[in-house]
Amino acid sequence: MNNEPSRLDLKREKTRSTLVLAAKQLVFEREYQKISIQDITDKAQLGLGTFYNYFETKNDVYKAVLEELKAKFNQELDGIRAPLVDPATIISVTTQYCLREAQDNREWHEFLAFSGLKGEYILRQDEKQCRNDIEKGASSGRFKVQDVDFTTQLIIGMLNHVTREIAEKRLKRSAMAETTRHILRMLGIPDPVAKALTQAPLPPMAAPKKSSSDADSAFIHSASH
Amino acid sequence: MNNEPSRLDLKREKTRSTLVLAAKQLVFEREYQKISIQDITDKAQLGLGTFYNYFETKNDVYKAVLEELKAKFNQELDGIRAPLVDPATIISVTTQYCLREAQDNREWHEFLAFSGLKGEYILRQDEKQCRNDIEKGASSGRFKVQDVDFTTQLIIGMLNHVTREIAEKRLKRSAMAETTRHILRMLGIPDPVAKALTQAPLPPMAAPKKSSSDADSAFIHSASH
Amino acid sequence: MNNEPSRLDLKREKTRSTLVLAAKQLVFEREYQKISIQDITDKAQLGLGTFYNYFETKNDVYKAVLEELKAKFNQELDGIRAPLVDPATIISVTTQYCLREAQDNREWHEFLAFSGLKGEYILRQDEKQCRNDIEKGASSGRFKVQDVDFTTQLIIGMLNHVTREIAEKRLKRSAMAETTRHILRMLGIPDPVAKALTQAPLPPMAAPKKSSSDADSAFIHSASH
Amino acid sequence: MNNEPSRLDLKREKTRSTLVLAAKQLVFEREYQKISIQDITDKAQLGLGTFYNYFETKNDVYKAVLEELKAKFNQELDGIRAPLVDPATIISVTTQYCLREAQDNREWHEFLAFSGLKGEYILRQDEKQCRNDIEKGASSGRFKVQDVDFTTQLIIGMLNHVTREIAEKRLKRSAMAETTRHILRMLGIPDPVAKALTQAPLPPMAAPKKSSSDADSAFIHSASH
DNA sequence: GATGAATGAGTGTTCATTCAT
DNA sequence: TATGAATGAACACTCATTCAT
Repeated sequence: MNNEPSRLDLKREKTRSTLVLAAKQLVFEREYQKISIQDITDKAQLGLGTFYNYFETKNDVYKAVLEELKAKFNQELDGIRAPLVDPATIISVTTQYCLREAQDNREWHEFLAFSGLKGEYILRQDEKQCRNDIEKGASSGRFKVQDVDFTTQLIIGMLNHVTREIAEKRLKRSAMAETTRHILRMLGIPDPVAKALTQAPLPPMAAPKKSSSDADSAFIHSASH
Repeated sequence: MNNEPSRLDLKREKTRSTLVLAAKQLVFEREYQKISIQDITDKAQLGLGTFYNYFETKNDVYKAVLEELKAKFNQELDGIRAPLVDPATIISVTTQYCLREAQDNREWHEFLAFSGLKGEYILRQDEKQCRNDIEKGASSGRFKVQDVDFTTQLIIGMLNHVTREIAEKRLKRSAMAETTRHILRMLGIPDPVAKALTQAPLPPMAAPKKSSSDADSAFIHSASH
Repeated sequence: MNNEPSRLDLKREKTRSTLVLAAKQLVFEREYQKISIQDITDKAQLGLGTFYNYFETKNDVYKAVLEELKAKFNQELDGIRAPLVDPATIISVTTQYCLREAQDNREWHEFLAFSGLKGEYILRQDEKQCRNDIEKGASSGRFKVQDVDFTTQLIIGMLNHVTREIAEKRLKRSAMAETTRHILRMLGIPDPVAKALTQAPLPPMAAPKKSSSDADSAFIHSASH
Repeated sequence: MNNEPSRLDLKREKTRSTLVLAAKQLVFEREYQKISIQDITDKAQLGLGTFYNYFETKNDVYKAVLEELKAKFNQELDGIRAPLVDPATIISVTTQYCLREAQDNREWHEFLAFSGLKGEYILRQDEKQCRNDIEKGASSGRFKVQDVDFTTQLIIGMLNHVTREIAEKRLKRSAMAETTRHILRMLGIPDPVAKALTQAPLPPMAAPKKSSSDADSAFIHSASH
């Protein structure tokens, strides 16, 4: 069995992403104006029929765009996590960042509303990454965890639920910090530490691509497209 | 000359708002799933044709819903402004609140994306209210303004522009505070005071209707619909 | 029994003709663009509902317009017949004029096509007038006719049929003269006379309102709107 | 570079003309009764949607029908011109024929009224043919023309205008002959000749397809479809 | 695999007609 | 009688999806 992608697979993948890209661009260029599959294939310079060699239905391409937005979100998250070392800090920052973005990421929510897929998707941390974070803390002794997998499941369920509840305004936004604090305690972090970690400032939302100087006085994005 | 609304006018107004309400409810209930005019008139218990006695096109009813969301926003703004007395504080709080909501109000942005009207609407303070705010500060001597109308126009233009630029990520979010500070200085407030006012904490976003106790520990909305 | 039209009847008649006039004007002004009943009542400065106090259906107003066109045609016919004295000439001129107009009157045919009433209406001489023409010729001894009514029926049937056949191009246009010649013979006119009468030149088609001088050199309508 | 129509092009063309034919037949069969696109595709034995692969709007198919009527008219014109040799006669006959048909062609005018396209279309000679006619007369020395193209433009403009003015009854029908006479003089034909040519009898209107014997006595179309 | 012609369910919109006031 | 709000059948048009080439 050969798992390397063949030349053909590569071509397939390229055509597919051409279509996804075209779809994404159209949606944002046209500011959420109605978009037809013809529009997408035109933009991708492909025949109309080709679309259906790659997607079963129109929604599928939107789902793929959502995957891209999720990937972008994960990249940003990685950027934020990169300098962090302490497992508890990692958990705290990640959790709060995810909870906040799940509520506030405009691109994500607008795209969901536009595509009509609202309700089926939540912006969340990659499950494996979450497990790894806990694992690391556990093995380094920082966390007191018996069954990493089980704890991971508990946390993930909790996060999903809280995310939804806040979105529905059945929980206040302050629940984001509180949830983080509870998770840290669940992992065996003493409450005072948990509270302190939770209150530390978060990195800015929807981080710009590469703003080297985000100093107080400089409120113009250095970006120059 | 009789300006009282006749019985017929009243009936018309009632039918119209029935339709707007039906539209709004459907959009939010169905979480942005596609909605037909038939859906709306069914929900409103009216004949399909009736819709077109009140709206020229489907988008028009969405525009009406946007007006309602704007009204709701203005009510919340009024609630925030109610306790304030100092004209400079009023300007500062109002400006920052509007700028922030224009970026972050999820209901608004999602609805815009869903309706395909994105780009045509900005969430902003009522123009007359803005003028009054400046007037009051001017007559009380707190502001140094020569021509109230002209100053109002300058500020409004500035706010519209900044709102758009932040949305397009050509300005950072910190521009919101900076803009406020500049406005205050424009109105003759000394910079140190302007800076201080600008940095005062803002009331929470998308304030819940009537949560009597928003204390730190209570992160569950008391609301129970 | 009082047959005078009451004031009310007069009013009714006036409103009705306002509607017919509005309809006719709209059709010709807008060059056969689609016209709604609302358009008509707007033009007539009446409420929409009022229309249905005077006409059962939309087609009815078009039928009324056709009646007006027919009336106009009859006026023109009368103008042509006025100077004629000889019963045979009257029959000849009238028949040929009617046959020709029935084929060529553009306003009539275009309106029919527009209204969708084509096929139900033929532009023809008033039946009573036709009978009178024959009567007169008969009593003056110019015609040899036994039963005026019966002869009238025969002729009318013939004319209707010929009109339709020419329209369908199953008969040539020359059938118009031939038909006239046959009718004259039927009325007892000797063929040479019939032929001569038939060949006399006809007055111009769709006579302009008031062209005093239709001389050869003057091909511009004196009308100056 | 392959300019041959591909098999697909051929198929497209066939489907398209099926639709045009269906539309034309329906209009004339039903005597200008309202016709829906569904009616057309049903008659063409095609799916409703197919219509819109060939026409952007319903009016477009009517425009195509008008093109067919125009083609038919041009064929008839060619039939009339075929036996003619003298350039001046050709111009005279063509001009008068076109002017007359533009006023009197019932099929054309009724179809225009029905389709609501009235005012946008005039029945006229092909521009290139007109230019050729002038060219031929010029090179044979019969016409005195300096710049063929320019003269062509002048004449075409004149004809368009006169056509419209006669239709609006601002010019009398006699203007048709007069216009022809002026055109001939413009081309350098001496007036007496021009006048004579202009007065020569015209071939019959809306010529039947192939009536070999159009003799006086035969007023029944030999045609038997 | 790539293509685009064919398709018809779905939807926005029009408008003749009804009817309560 | 005059009115115009209410209505739904009808229709133009869109577009996701299928399928033969």
